[in-house]
Amino acid sequence: MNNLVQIKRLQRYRMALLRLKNMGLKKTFSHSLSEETGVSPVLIRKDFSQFGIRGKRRGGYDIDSLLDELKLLFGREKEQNVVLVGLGNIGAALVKYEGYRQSNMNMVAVFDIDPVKRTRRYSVPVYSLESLREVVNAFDVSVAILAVPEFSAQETAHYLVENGISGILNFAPVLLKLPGHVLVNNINIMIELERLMYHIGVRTKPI
Amino acid sequence: MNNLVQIKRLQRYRMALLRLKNMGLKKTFSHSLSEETGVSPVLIRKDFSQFGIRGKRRGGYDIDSLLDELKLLFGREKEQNVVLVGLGNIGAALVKYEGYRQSNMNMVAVFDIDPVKRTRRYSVPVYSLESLREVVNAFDVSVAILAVPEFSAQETAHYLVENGISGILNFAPVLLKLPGHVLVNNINIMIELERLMYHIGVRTKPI
DNA sequence: ATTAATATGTGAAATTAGTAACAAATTAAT
DNA sequence: ATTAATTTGTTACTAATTTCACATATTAAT
Repeated sequence: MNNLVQIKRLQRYRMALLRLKNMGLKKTFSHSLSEETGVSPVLIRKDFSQFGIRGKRRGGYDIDSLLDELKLLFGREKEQNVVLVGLGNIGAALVKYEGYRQSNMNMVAVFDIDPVKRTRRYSVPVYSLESLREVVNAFDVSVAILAVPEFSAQETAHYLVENGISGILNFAPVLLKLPGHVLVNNINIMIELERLMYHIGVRTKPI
Repeated sequence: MNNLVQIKRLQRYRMALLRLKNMGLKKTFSHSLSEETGVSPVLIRKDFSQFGIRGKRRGGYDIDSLLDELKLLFGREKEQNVVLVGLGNIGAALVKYEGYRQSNMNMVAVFDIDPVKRTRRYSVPVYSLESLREVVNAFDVSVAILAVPEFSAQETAHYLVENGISGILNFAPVLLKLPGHVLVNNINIMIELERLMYHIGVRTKPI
């Protein structure tokens, strides 16, 4: 029952709860969470219920215990190391991003084939892809962010997997063909923008 | 029946078809498209069928005509102008991105409240948010990319809408509360990374 | 020409996801 | 203490999505 959509929602609850906690709140209700997440109150209760998370019949849910329960689901206790591959526009943005710690993650290295880009200095070292295996072994990395151009995405992904990566967050607009044990999560910014345009366009289409 | 998930799939078909066309292919089959997109062949045929796109009972689908049909669905003929708000890490990546044209879009301006950032020079001008309305009117902009920090996202989004924006591609990890006519599409990179971690973790969890 | 092979197209069945309705518990009010 | 109000938790129902099964068209082979 570890459903995909359900996991997505639980993530959203978790984010919303962190916000609410930040605002100083101690408890919340399915309908307040609904406001924060856009998910219907019943579905929220059902999700919680199915994951064994229980509230009080009139007191709602205690934010801290909710977050604890969700941490059990999502939080590996050990900090997880990730690597970034590709120092293009997106790659450069992601290496400068500072919020990994907040999600209990740590970016340990960046890789790029371009020697010029490797001279750049960030808070994490930049290597040639030849050093990948070494880094993967040294830091026990299993997840990589792939931010290389479309034309080299498949090949690079394959190389990552050969060197011990088993999860890829892929920014290239291609379906990566990889062994079945590898998990891929795709982010395609242009496609999201296009769809937004489409829906706007449809709505405002001349009669 | 202009369903959301269906539109998402049609977009994926379109991308795959563009790739196949680029590779010099003239026709394709539901099962080949399935390989490229990860969608089952039946579902592909059904999607096409429901949108009035028809193939030949043994000859498969003609890539060019398929793309034409999809263009009718997705392609506004007029190039669509977009603006970008926020010149942080992601914003800087998006302003440097060169592929908008390819999707028949055009980034006409960037906005940031930080005067220092406004001194940077890109291929598009950087303005203070005060100029937003002017730009929106001059370039007939209805869609904005919102790449500001979480704490100012809601407020900024509201301001965008007040000044004529009706579609937002939101990178901030909050559910924007906006009037019903406004369309929002969210991209949350950390949440995608976390989910990848979660699924990897679940799979490799000690027994 | 006939037969075999291959792909599409589609109604029915199965699966999955989400909503509605309401009982049970808890708190607040009188 | 009793009653009323509120909120969770769950079962039954409804809706949406996907797959299955197979008829139908088209091409290729003999």
